[in-house]
Amino acid sequence: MSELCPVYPLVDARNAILEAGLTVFAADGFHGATMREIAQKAGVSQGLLHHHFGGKDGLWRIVGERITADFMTYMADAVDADLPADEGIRAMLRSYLNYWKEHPTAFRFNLWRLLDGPRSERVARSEHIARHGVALFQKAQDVGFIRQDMPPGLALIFSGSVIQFWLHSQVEVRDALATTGDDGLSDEAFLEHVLNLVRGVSAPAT
Amino acid sequence: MSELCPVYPLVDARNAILEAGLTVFAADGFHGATMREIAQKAGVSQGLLHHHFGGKDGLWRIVGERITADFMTYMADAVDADLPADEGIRAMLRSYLNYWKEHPTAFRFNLWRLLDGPRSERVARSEHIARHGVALFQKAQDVGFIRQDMPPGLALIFSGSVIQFWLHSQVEVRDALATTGDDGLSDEAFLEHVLNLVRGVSAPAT
DNA sequence: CCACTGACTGGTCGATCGATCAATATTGAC
DNA sequence: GTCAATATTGATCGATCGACCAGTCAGTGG
Repeated sequence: MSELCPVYPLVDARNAILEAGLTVFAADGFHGATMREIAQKAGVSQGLLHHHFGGKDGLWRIVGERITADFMTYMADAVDADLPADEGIRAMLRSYLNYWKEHPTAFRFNLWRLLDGPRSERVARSEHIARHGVALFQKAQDVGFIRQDMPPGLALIFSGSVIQFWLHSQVEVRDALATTGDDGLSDEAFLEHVLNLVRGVSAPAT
Repeated sequence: MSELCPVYPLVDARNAILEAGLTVFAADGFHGATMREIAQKAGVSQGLLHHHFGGKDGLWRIVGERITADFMTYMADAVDADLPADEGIRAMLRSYLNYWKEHPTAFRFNLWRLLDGPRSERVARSEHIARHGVALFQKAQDVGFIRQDMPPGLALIFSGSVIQFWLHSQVEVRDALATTGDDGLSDEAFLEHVLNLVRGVSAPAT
């Protein structure tokens, strides 16, 4: 039997299904994906998907909950609350960028979740992230690290949105930069620009 | 016959199909939409869709080209090239925000286009917009209206991405703002924040 | 008047979808 | 070792999808 069931010792078929589900869902979206392809990629029969997850909707939901939880854990571990505010913000934005950079499938799945999905489930990532993130920006504002002329929540949103755009539209970014002869930007250089943006330094020239 | 064909004098069935296609595609995406629903919403038979557009792929493509062209025309008309750089940028960002605000269906279709679609067609909106937009930001930078510490193309991308996020995630924005007691933001107030962002004023407090 | 073209309809085809279920294999408790 | 519970399969169901096509009708030029 060793060559028939070598990789997944029995109950790990569940994990194989979840991973295959993430892959296929991320590639084709909810309506574009098929249970047959997921089953084939996971190396199991199609019926097993229904046995474990109840159906396509359930599988989609569990896959989503899984990547959200993983992201939460990663961010909680990555950001040290005892850091000074400026270093804290830098660490948070860098972790945010790095995580999605290292998990492009999960990133794409989340893009799908914005539009597709069985019943547009309100993704609850706002709660945790918003609370801690805004608090961090608030502290940084208090100590004068970021600009004073906007609510800290707005500064957080601004940072997150440009990083998200950076992740899914590097082509357009490169196009826009190329028209003035500027070449590509490293992730680190980009992050510095984002930080400068919310810090508000660099007064206009004379 | 007047009550059988009152609205669309013959060839205008084509327009009815395109409008219904935009509506259904925007709501359900390419794979989620069905030719039957589009045909029903347009008030024509399903066969006519194939007759005019060759198939689902063709209809999706034409719908996309249509809204892109409309957006291009709108932006070209809205931005006066003779305006001083600061007013020009303000007018461009305001037009950008207003257009998508007034065309939520087209906006959602474009979100779908990021992910879905028959074969991920490279959307060519970069070309025109990037060229004129970057030039405008370059000019504004030369006269000292926007910050000097980043390429003008990057400033343009930053502005566009936060406006896009503002358009499709007002819920998350409100959540982030609410955690510090800040209430809702008007579009105008939001635009001012974006302008301040790329202007780089408001040095940190002591 | 006829011939021709294009718009348009209704019905239908094969393919494929998600779901289901009886049958079988495997596990774990005793 | 026994046996109930669970994991898994393979086959199949009805529904629905996009595509297709024969046929009708209106308009048009000769």
